[in-house]
Amino acid sequence: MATIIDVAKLAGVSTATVSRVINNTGKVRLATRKKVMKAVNELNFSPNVSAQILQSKQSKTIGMVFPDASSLYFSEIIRGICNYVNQFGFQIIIGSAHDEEEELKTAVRFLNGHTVGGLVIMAPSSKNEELFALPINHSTPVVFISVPPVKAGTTSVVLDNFKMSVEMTNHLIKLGHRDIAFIHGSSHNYDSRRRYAGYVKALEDNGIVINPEYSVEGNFTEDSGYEACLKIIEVTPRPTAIFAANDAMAIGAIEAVKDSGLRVPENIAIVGFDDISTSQYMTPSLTTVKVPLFDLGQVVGKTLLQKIDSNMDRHIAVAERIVIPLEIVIRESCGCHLNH
Amino acid sequence: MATIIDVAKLAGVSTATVSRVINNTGKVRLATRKKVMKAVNELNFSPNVSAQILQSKQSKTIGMVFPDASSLYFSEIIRGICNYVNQFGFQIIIGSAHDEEEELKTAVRFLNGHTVGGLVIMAPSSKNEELFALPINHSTPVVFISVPPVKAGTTSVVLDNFKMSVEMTNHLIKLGHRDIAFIHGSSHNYDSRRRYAGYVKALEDNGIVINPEYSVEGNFTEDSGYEACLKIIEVTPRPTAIFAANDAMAIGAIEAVKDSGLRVPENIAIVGFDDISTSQYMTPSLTTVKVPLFDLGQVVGKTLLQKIDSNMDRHIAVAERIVIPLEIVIRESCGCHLNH
DNA sequence: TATATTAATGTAAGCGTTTACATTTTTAAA
DNA sequence: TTTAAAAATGTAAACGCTTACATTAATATA
Repeated sequence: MATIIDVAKLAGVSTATVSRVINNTGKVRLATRKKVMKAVNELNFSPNVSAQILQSKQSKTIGMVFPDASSLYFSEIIRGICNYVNQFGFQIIIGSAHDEEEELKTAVRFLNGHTVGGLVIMAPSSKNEELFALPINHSTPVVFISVPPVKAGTTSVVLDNFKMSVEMTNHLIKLGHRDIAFIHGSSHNYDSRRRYAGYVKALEDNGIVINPEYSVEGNFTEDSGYEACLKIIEVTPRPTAIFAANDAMAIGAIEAVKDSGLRVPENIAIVGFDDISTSQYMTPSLTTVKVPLFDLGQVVGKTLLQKIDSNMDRHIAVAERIVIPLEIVIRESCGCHLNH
Repeated sequence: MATIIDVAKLAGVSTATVSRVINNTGKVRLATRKKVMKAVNELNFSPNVSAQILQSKQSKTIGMVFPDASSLYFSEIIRGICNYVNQFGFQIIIGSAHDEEEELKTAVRFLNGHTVGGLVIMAPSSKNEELFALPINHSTPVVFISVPPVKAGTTSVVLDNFKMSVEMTNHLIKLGHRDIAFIHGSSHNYDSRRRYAGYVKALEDNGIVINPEYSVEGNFTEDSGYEACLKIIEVTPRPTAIFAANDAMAIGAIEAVKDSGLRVPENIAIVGFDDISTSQYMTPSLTTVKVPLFDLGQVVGKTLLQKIDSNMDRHIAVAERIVIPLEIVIRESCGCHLNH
């Protein structure tokens, strides 16, 4: 592999000049630039990134720490981040973490390894406040996804779960439902907890007493939605509506209702959260909240790049907490099309 | 950030000794090792990866080039690869490519940048044979996913699409179907083309004439499956079965059949390919071929690591083409449960 | 105890860049 | 033309690490 020295020799200039040409820094005469570019092409040269990072202490790589569990959201978010940061020549490096110890370690390794210019940490299990302690000390810019609001100076991007959950619950209440069950996602998940909080708020606002039997655990999978729904059906009085913390569980729940000989939405209305692509193609199609994961990723990318810039130039301000707006998608499973 | 020199000073040894301790290379007395480890912990030291790569010319990072379109498969495959290679201290760096020019450039940048120890390239659009030319010249080990068998020395991991497609089509034929339509994925996609080839083979083996009107384009999305199915229903004689090149399109197709006032599987049997999680939870549940993407990822990771090893030690042999076995999952949408 | 052997540690070069500073070339002003 | 100022280019140190080789310390053998 050709080095910058080879290029310099071939072009008959110094390595400094070559560096200036390929990085567009400093002044260099047009004739010289052409000579250099010719040599670069001739040798098929491209710079050794490790050497660049080592020397310049600036990396165009972004590290991402993802919990294994979130593979559902994962790819769309990454696509969004990639899409944005690639424009600016940044690459992405992934450290998926299997449990939270590991997650933490990976993050540290990234940080200390000095290989990344910035870090995206998805930590929806808010148990791990330890995570916050880590990056702040070091100088690496970090953006968190789906975490509770904690330390000042920490930047995070979150979904507007609470508000939409209130709206969705209100929608069910307006349709006449008062016995509304909720299926939780994984227990420590921040998104799920906010969605539950919105559900509770809406019930309280409408003077409906919270029935703890209507609140059932799930873990975001269809299986868990199916099982949870089976339990819910057994409760007396049987709920007339179910709000699942995500679409996958809502799909499982619908199947469970069908398998129990009941109908959606005639006997039980069911709504979800996420708007995965299947939701519009199933029967009944699923009423849900659309979560723009790709856009979220783009916002995260943009925010992180801003933070990186602001690390160079203190004048640039960076938002501390960005809330992504969501929207409700009304389809058949809530039963509101029957009401006329 | 502490460097190896700081550690050496604090521990009262040379940098060479520190290096030997943290990398477990060479002999070092237990007492010395302890001193060093103490200093490492005290300074919260971890080595600068760029410096390590620059010096040792060995990177524990694997580059992955993914086409944007494959986001469906993407995350599970990555999870599999991560899961395997993390065990050996490897990280993953992603270069998603939006079109094929870009894809190529990204790959080159990775290769020439010398930053990666190996490369995974997912290139299901087999138009780009140019891709093959690239890596082979250089010394970076590469594993391809879902590509036709080309150059010797190229390692690839592929799904056993053809065989399973034959089996699936035979299954439909055994159920009495002779007018079987096929919905293609994106036109240049290798997986889709092999699945079609298997379908054709099975029809021919059974003496069924291929009707070109039964072969309709799609692009792997539910939308395209819906549209394709609408076209298929118009053909005379109307097919009694549809084989979609993936589950998403099969789901769209089922919805189209329902919307046309027909029933699945009574009027039209529909089968898919992939076994995405929704398939078992829909009504009717989808007969399909299970594709173990996570396992595929693990195999890819394992193979690449072998290639990297074999680059050091020529005695290690690496498979050139690995075919991942698949299995048929019989559910309701093919209608075979009605036949008794 | 003296010497040979082996184990442990240290020294210093070099990996491929960037960049502050020095030097040379070009252009402008006198 | 000569000289000053500006532009272009070159020189060489440094980034943090690994490792071949040199040196020193510890152990075994005579």
